[in-house]
Amino acid sequence: MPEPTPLPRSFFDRDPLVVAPALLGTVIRHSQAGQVVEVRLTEVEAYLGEGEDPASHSHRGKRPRNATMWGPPGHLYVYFTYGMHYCANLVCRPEGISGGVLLRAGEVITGLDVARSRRPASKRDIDVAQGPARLASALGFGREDDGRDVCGGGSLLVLPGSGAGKVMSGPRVGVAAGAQSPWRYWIEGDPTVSAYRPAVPRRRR
DNA sequence: GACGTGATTGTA
DNA sequence: ACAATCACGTCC
Repeated sequence: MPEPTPLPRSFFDRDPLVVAPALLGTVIRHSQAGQVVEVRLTEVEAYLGEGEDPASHSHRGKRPRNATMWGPPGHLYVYFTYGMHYCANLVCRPEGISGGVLLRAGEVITGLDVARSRRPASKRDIDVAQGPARLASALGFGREDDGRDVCGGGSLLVLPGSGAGKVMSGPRVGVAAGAQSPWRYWIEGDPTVSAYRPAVPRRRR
């Protein structure tokens, strides 16, 4: 069968609230050192821009860490958190306007052996990319992947999926600010969707 | 439920 | 300078 055409930049040049649900069922393909891993997205979260979304990394303006969010659409924004995890977003909206979609979970459909070797703690196939840091690890993303183009026909692509089934939405995971906004989207009933965890209510001293 | 781990940011 | 926070995962 013919090789599918990757999602064009125009796909990402829209509001994250539109892009996020549209990404469900699409496939992230990353080839690294001749090894290909493909993840079919089952869960994402939309993050709006500067001054619009208190939960977004971009909310308080451009910094070295989050600068990619202001770049052109269709690029990968990777950040490091909790001293040990990487998480990946896809940048949305025109250059100069921040916003993106956090890749929260997916199903590894190609290269499961490679993905598992990157995630030795995983117990079952469904938890290899179940959670944003797990997904980033399974795809082999790190600091050096921040800013990479996913529409340039290179070793990192987003391919159209074969449908997402029923899409559900609800509050974002671990987010206190803006918790009322139902900007997490997932495929109903998919076993790779991560467990919902409310924001920790702010540790008391 | 506790805790790791370090960058980042707000406060002083 | 210092302290709190953090779009999380793992093990108890």
